[in-house]
Amino acid sequence: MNSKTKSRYESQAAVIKAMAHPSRLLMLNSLKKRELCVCELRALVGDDLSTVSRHLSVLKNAGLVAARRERNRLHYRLLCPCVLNFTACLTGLQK
Amino acid sequence: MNSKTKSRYESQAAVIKAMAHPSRLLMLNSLKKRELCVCELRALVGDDLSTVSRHLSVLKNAGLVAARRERNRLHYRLLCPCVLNFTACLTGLQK
DNA sequence: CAGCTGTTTTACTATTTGGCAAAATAGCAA
DNA sequence: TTGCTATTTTGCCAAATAGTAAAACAGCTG
Repeated sequence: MNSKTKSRYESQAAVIKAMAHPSRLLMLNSLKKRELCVCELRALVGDDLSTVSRHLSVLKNAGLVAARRERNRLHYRLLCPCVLNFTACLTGLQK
Repeated sequence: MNSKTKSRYESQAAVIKAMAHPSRLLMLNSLKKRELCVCELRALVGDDLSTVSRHLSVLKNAGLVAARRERNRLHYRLLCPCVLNFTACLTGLQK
């Protein structure tokens, strides 16, 4: 395998890894309809605010979401809604 | 959020997590065409055999692959080819 | 400016993961 | 049975991840 192919798998894996957490999946799915501010996302997942913020930075780093400031609130939005298309497929293979 | 929804995200995240490694992604993609034995997969990823075996057990545990014995070789096959459908979408958002 | 709200960063601990090497196991063949 | 090939499991270590609390930071508003 050449190094180009290898690095393609590495970047794909990095994005998938960012999705591989229940809270982050929930956040991505919630952002499917409309953008949400951090405090709304926090209410949804029910974790500590710092934890939610860290999860969001993981998603942002992976290029999955982006933030927009409005007054003193940050609104996150989903950049690549297609990433959620395959979750329907996953439902079938759960143990 | 109810606990049923929560546990659905947990099992989805578990499968995604199993996919979230370059070597495992490579193996899944290689298994798209046809089943492969462990030694072939080892040659593809180039890691220690024990490491490859561990990766395969992660995939098996997630329900993504299954093994079939032929003589003294184990042939792995992809159970849910659809999980690879979305990787095309990922290619677009790499940094 | 000072104080308030909203969010991120830092510091720390506990847990999980990934890798290799060595030992164990499974099936086949002599 | 012994030996051989193929694969998995175990033990160990280093690195990455997830969580919380406390501190820091950013942008309003009075």
